[in-house]
Amino acid sequence: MARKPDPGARERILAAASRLFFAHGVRAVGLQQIIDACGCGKNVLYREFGSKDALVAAYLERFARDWQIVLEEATEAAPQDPARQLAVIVERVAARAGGNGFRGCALSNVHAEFPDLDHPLHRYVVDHYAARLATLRDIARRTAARDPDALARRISLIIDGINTNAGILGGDGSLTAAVAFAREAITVATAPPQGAEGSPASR
Amino acid sequence: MARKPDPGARERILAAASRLFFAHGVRAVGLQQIIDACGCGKNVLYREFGSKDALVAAYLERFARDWQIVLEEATEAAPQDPARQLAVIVERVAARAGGNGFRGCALSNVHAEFPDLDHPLHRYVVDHYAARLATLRDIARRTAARDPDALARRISLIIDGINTNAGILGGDGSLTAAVAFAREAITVATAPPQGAEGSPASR
DNA sequence: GTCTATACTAGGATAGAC
DNA sequence: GTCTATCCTAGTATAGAC
Repeated sequence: MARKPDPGARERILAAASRLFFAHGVRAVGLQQIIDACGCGKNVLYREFGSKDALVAAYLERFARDWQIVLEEATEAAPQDPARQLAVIVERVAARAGGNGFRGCALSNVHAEFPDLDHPLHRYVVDHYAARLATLRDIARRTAARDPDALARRISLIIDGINTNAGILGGDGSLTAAVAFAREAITVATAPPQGAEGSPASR
Repeated sequence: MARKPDPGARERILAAASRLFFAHGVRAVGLQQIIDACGCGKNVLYREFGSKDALVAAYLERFARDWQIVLEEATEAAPQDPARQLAVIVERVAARAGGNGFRGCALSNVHAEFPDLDHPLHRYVVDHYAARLATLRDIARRTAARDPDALARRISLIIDGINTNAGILGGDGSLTAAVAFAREAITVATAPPQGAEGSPASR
């Protein structure tokens, strides 16, 4: 009469925890709430995840994978056109920020909740953002941009601006503005230097 | 031998609380820590601020006033040039984000720590951001921009991008990139429509 | 043997009384 | 300024159902 080992327990716990963490914040959600929400025993939670921090880390990894999906979508959308890939990345980020219950980037939210520099969750977020910038720089280098680093940083700024701004004010008008902004920035950065035309560097 | 009522108590408490809140997050800091840091009694704290939420609200107001100072600095720097005012605003925001212990915008950090929509602190942050956008729109309307709303949203995106990005990765390269980005965006948005030139709306 | 559910510890939180 | 009340937290251990 041994009960089934329930291989889906980990996923159920993580799903319930992710929903609660994102909606109410990590610190505001207790383990008891998660247990009540997913109907499992505390025993199983501590077997699957050794601690609350480990559970939060798994929650963050889930969102980090979402970023990987955005990158893959962009690569598929324009395999030979890195400039277009950058635009698609911003479009996808904006689309994700347009949902009704959107509350900003889960990674940066956790960063705000754990400001201590040596906290593992804090470091995880910093590493993710550093890797994100590096990836954008790699893509920007394959474009015709004269200054790929500056272009990558501009795309980063727009992405973070989308997540923060739409997370607070909602994504009514800022999302379309952000996408158009990114497209123009990419166009300007990768435009061939046409002599006497009003170039951005003329300031 | 009655001890003096110490009229500076409120300011001392708020200063100590602000430092701790910004460094470690609002939820992570207990009232006992604040009391220990400022050396006052708990009764004084509860006389000056009725609750922790009220203390946090005062902390947020302090940062909201900092935004007002940025606006005043911009107005003084170029009273007759709203386009330049927008650039100065971004410069000032970037300068504030360049400090060594910078941890992002205190307002949006609190927003991340209190995601519940009906929480007073959450609402305070939303209202502040809405007012900020409205102010930027007012300034943008006084420029020659064809689409002042879009320009205001772009400046908003850059400001939020600065705060989030520099708060996580530090302000090494993204700050100069952000300032240049804003200057170009303002220049492009307020440039007279010169017929056949590559205008941003040509996409 | 594995599950859910509960009891328990030790600590820290806000808040208020004195 | 100290001391107390009440509550909630993470984490562990135990009890009982299947």
